[in-house]
Amino acid sequence: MDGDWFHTAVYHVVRQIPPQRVTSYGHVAKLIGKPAYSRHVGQALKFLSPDAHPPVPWHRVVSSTGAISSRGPGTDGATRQRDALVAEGVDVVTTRSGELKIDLREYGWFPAPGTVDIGVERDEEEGSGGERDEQGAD
DNA sequence: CATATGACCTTGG
DNA sequence: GCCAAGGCCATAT
Repeated sequence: MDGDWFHTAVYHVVRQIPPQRVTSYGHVAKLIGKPAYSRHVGQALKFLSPDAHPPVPWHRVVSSTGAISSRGPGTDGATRQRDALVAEGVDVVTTRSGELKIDLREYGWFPAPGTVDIGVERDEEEGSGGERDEQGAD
């Protein structure tokens, strides 16, 4: 099943997200070579449990705008994510719309595809190596 | 088989 | 900055 490696790739990438940094579903999808699978990245994260070993910092994944999806009122998912991010030292702000948002300008982690290990064999193998930090975009 | 939905993204007004 | 529309792929009904 291809879906299997998809989950593996998502977990592997999410685990590589450094502390005090956040990325977006779409970027994770891009990193694994499936830019159109942004929605499925969320599905994969929903699939795993808080007791997963090794643990996956799913809370470091937000939407491209840096906002945390509501996932419906009354759900503690968003609140839990905010709490986890704040515990990491990330500054989460609340917009007038009542949405939790993060300053991607500071905490955004968006490395170029191919510069991170997705933990699976891709059709095209890169020369491996070539790690460079992303742009500061200051 | 057709429709609706989802931890979404991008573009345009 | 926010709201609306179109696109994307898989799963559920």
